Amino acid sequence: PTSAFTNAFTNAKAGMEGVDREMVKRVVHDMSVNSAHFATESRKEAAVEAKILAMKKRAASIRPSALATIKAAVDDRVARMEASRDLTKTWVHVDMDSFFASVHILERPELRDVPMAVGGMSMISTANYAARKFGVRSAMPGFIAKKLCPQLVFVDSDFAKYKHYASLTREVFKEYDPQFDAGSLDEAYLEISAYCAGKSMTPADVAEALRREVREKTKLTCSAGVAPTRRLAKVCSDANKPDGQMVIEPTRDAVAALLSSLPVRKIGGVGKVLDRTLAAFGIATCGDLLRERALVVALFSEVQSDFLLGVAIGVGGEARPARPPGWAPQRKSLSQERTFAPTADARALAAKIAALAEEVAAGLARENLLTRTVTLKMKRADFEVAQRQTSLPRPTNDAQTISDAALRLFRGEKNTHGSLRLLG
DNA sequence: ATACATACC
DNA sequence: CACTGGTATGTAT
Repeated sequence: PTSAFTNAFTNAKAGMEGVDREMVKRVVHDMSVNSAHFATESRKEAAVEAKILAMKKRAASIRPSALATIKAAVDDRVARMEASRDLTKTWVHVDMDSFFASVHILERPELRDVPMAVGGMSMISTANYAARKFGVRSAMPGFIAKKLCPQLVFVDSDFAKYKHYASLTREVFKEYDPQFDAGSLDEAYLEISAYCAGKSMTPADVAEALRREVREKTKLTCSAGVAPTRRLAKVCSDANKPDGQMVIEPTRDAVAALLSSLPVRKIGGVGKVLDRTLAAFGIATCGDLLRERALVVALFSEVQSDFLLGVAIGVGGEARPARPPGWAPQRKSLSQERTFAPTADARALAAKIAALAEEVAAGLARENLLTRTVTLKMKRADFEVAQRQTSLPRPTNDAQTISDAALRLFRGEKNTHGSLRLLG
């Protein structure tokens, strides 16, 4: 049978309406099926299936009486969450439309109407809408994209450019919410209730104005979602892409109406694995999640069931993260990794490790940081990943110290690593 | 503290 | 021919 991961590139995505999903699925499968990558993905897939099977056994062993007890407790939890529901905040999630691709089009307008992707034969990061019509999309290997669309043009990424345009968008965001939260180069969360009140504008009008201003300042389009929580705002920004917006009215009923049929996979934080796990229990939508809340609590950890119950009723992510004055984002890790033609040459691999250590050390120095832990990441030629970590006696940003630590980890693996395709 | 998996863009 | 790179976080041990 076709492994489910080969469906990864056929999910509905903005600009992919009308794509022959079966054809795309077949091409992706045919291009991959004999690869080492496919074999490893299939093995991981099997591990997920095994985990799901174990969960199903556990679910089957739950006595109806136990489930009834859980149900009462869950309803109590849901009631408490419900009591904490806050509909007074107005969150906007702004998401630039195919950002990287659009930036290149800005400087080379002729690329607008030819299928184009940022990246290369190995991997593409974004595709323009002309390419999406062929089923080409983010995170698809370029050689598969090229099979789907032989006339596809590749453009090299240019992060300096993206950062420039991102800073222009942020100038705009700042006007609407000085404390806006930039998730990445191409998106941000803004809380605009104060702005709306101050200007006597509706959230929908503010979102329109913001998008117009972004377009004027950058010549790029974006989409926006407006909702009482960040989580829901993000769902909405995706709903009318490109160059569109969607508003959820800040009422319990409006939220419930949207959630009742919303696929759980649309929620940020629900990825492929959680989606499939839930699907195994007949849970496809947030409505299903609410209906099966007792089962969810019985099967998932406290952290996950808290998250999932919040998802089910649309509560969570309404408060601005508490940040003391002068707060600046603190990175928790800094890394460099590189893929290369697979090799088992220990000297060549050691040289790569030393070079990566140099880069990491330079990064630490640039940001005035020290590290106490060093992690070596190895991906074998067959795509199996292994990580080895060590703690240093004291914090450092010295390239030699980091390199030595990584090389010790590497030598400790000597008998097992064989041929590698990536080091980090 | 360590290893690995998952998720996001 | 060819399946990324960077960061955060959850889970298990």
